[in-house]
Amino acid sequence: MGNPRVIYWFRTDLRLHDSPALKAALDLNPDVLWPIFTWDPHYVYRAKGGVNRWQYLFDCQNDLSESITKLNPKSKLFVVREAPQTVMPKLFKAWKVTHLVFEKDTDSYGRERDKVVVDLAKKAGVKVISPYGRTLWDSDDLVVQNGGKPTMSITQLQAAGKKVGKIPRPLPAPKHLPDPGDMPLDFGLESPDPKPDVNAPLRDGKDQAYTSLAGPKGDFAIETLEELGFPAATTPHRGGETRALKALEHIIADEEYAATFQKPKTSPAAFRPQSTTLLSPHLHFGSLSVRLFYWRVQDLVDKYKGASSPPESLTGQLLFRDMYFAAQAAIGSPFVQTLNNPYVRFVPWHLPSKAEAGTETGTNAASGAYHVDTPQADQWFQRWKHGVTGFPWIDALMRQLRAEGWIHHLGRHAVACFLTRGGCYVHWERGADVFEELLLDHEPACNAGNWQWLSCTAFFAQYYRCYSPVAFGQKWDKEGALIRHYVPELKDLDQKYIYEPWKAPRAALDKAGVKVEGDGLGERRKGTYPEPMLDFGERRGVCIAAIKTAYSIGLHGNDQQVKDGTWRKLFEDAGEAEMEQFEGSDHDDDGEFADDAEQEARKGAGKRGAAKQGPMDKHVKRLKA
DNA sequence: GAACAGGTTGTTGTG
DNA sequence: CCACAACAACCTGTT
Repeated sequence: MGNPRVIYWFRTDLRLHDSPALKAALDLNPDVLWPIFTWDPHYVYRAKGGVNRWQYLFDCQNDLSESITKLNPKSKLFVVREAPQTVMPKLFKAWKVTHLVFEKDTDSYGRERDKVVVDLAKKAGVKVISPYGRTLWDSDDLVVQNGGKPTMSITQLQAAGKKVGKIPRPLPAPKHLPDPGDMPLDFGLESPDPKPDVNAPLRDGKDQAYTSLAGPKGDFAIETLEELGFPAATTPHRGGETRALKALEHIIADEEYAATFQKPKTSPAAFRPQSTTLLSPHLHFGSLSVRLFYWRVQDLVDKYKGASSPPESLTGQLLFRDMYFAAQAAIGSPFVQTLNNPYVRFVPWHLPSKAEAGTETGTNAASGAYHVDTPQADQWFQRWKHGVTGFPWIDALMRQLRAEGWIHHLGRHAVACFLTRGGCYVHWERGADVFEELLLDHEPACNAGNWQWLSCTAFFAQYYRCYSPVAFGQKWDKEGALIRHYVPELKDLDQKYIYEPWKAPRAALDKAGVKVEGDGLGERRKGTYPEPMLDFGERRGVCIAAIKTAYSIGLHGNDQQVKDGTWRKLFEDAGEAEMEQFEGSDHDDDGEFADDAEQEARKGAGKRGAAKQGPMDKHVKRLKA
């Protein structure tokens, strides 16, 4: 019956350049090829995604669609508004499809979804082709070459990569595309259940994502923020392959920058322009191929005298990305959480995920639901999340993240360390939840892996190396330009106090027109900036001691004690005072949450007793009951 | 098995 | 300006 009739299913490979999957589709020499995108309720309702990232997705889709139309005026990106798991079999039949081609996915939801679709295709007699294209090497191949184990260090990744083989050279974009075939939709729309909708709080209008299969005009149009009920985006960063390629060429054109790049020497305080490439969102949406990026840099490095090398170099950054992908490929869905993850250390952080709060039921932390073990920790978390911690460096970064969807990698280090092991002792999964919502470049594997790294629960263990919310920023930005821009209430404060406004004398504050008062939550008075929410020096000591205890106990996410809650006894016996408190638990017998001073007294002369004697209660105030 | 080196990206103080 | 040690000390991999 003639030549192949191919659906090319675009997902997170929104590009025409260097797409092995698209090449595979065209190599079939198809009669017809439908470039489609399916609207997935998982991302609309179940996964957190901020407005900025949705805008970026639509940028990518619109740019891709225009590029397709340039190759073939009859074609474009056709958006089908139904879940792939239900709509694909209907399309196979109605469009008489012979082949389905897509780029192999990397995250665990995507892989599970694809397994379902592949099975449906098999049943319908549709051949599936899905080469990898999102990473330097196929993550599954890396795992095999790493002995079936997750790549937990850059040396392991490099060794495994060497065994897998040379990173493929980028492929050119196609010069022409076949016509799309007819697209009859002689079947009903299966609307998803919009509840639970984790993005509901972000919507200020009516959600109309799934009103009809081919969109409101029946033309398979790309969606808009309005149709999702979202307000306007706030980020200046915009997506699309055209922009991505231009940005890459701009970076390569500065040969010294690209060839001698050393990540630890780039400033987290730089903005407009930032000190790193800002290409990560393009990698996330696939509007830039990672191998195209790699080889453009590597070819330059090969001819450049005095180039930097991995892991600090530009290509080294891409190796870390592959390391996280391959770790996730080996561990599977528990990779993004503590529970059931054999490679993540168990630490009894505050605000644990609901699934982790002492039962063995529940397998993932993706819902974002968490147990408020102490109101104090939740207040710290809320203040961190909204950029009102009272530490200007932290607040500037968190506000930049919220408004723009991107902050420098070392800025992410600073805020992540502060939330977890370097201040608040709040669970890294809470921080990962916030990054998941706000980052344009959010990648489940990289996000989880980096949070594990920074919280010293996997990949990295030197927990005594702690970022100061004051000194680290000062090292890069003495004048506090980043703070002045993102925390405008402090913009006129003397450089001497810009990182520590609580130390400023009244005259300096008056001169700058700012008062240091309040906790920053709720309605904030104009011309005020909040008081610091904790004493960093004290908290640093408390956290290091608590993590030392957790290390010595040595539990991991898959240990029985972690699943059944008996870990608690081990930590009590070790005299751990910072651990989670639960209503009705032994540590909470009066029905109220114990404050730290009380816990300290209870703990008695534990092995860390002497070091922690002193003014904890002065710094960590009890909230009103 | 002990010793040691290395780990992209800490801070503070000294010389 | 830099280098280096102390801080209190983790892990993994190699010899």
